Amino acid sequence: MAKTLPPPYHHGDLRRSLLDAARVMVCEDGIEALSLRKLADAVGVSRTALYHHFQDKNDLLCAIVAEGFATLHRLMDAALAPETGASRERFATFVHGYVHFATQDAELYDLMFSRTIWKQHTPNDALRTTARDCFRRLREMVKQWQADGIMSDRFDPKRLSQVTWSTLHGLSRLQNDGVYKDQSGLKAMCDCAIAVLLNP
Amino acid sequence: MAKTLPPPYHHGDLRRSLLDAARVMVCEDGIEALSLRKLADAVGVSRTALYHHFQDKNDLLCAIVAEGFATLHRLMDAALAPETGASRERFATFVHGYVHFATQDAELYDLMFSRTIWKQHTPNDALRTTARDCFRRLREMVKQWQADGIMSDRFDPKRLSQVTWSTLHGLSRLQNDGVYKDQSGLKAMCDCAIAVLLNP
DNA sequence: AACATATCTTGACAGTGTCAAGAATTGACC
DNA sequence: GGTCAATTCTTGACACTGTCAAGATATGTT
Repeated sequence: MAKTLPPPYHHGDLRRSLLDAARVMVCEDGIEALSLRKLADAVGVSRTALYHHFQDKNDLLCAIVAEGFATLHRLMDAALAPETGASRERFATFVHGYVHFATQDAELYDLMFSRTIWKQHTPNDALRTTARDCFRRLREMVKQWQADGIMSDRFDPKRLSQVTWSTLHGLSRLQNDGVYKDQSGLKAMCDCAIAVLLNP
Repeated sequence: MAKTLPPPYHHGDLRRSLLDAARVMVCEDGIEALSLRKLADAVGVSRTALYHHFQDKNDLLCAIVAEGFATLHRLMDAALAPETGASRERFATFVHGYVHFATQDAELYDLMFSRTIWKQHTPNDALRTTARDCFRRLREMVKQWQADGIMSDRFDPKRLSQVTWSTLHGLSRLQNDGVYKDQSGLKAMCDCAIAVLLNP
């Protein structure tokens, strides 16, 4: 009969395991609940093993956030694929998709834009570019929507894309922070935002 | 010659002093830098003296935030006073004022809408009502602007005010979180937001 | 003067992130 | 295989955090 083997000294892919476990913990109980020691326990490793794969706690958070932005980028690509319908509807699905993403993984989205990441320490360069790609993608699309005539071309596309993003971001944040107490009005708010941002 | 008196056992108005010192510390270095022990040192009092005036750290933060919402409320009243000009311009000054307030005391604004306050623990009842009054004020004004004809009356005033708030909030947040790296484009973004939200 | 109450202090505890030093494992080169 | 260096992981320790319990000190009331 086989005894349960002691865990091998070298964890197979500790970096990956830490990242996954940390994301789960963040999504379940928020950033505040993520302690490096609990994380190490969950993965079955010593308190400081983490420091051979991440510079410090912030570095770990940056890695999680970078993956968040990567999925957001994929989501945008999917919602904005030109073969999925008329541009008005594509914008609508994009808005609903963005807010859905932001409010479903609320804790992750909060972390993605948390002050801890972007100001307290300097974020990873990898993270910076990933996030910037996301916004560039949106600006492209705004130009396209202006060309399609569904968005007003009175505005500088850069400014208009910033305002668009701000609206979605603010909507998601107010929801996630618990300022709006229920989730029922979210779709109606999105629809109103869409109507405001598009030409009548 | 008068010796420097030892500090009196009873601090005159410790609650007030703690509140002020804490706000200063938050505004200077952010929430993360606010430790109850440093705060106590700054005020010249023991570590735990605070607990006779606030239930815990969160309670202290709630009190700071409540005062923040109070000044925001006053700011709105001032910007929206009917005798200060035509409604279009009043809306513009309101927007610029809001974003100015949010980005000037960036750390305070962040705290006002931080997850720590609104979700992690239940916020003070006093805070809840103060914040709600702020939003109610905005909704009143949106109705007024719709009546004045500068905002579209196609939308439910409740939804439209939520979208308006979201836009300003998102704009301020993205700025404060350091996603927009410089402060120069802020006014242009505000102007664009104003144009988007108002009838042409 | 005596007592109750509000206020403040010291001591302690469990928890945190992180550094230093050492042990265990792996891989490369001879 | 044997030797050496590098990578990976562990234990011990440190300063720091928020908060509780118990005691000291001042104020207010009767």
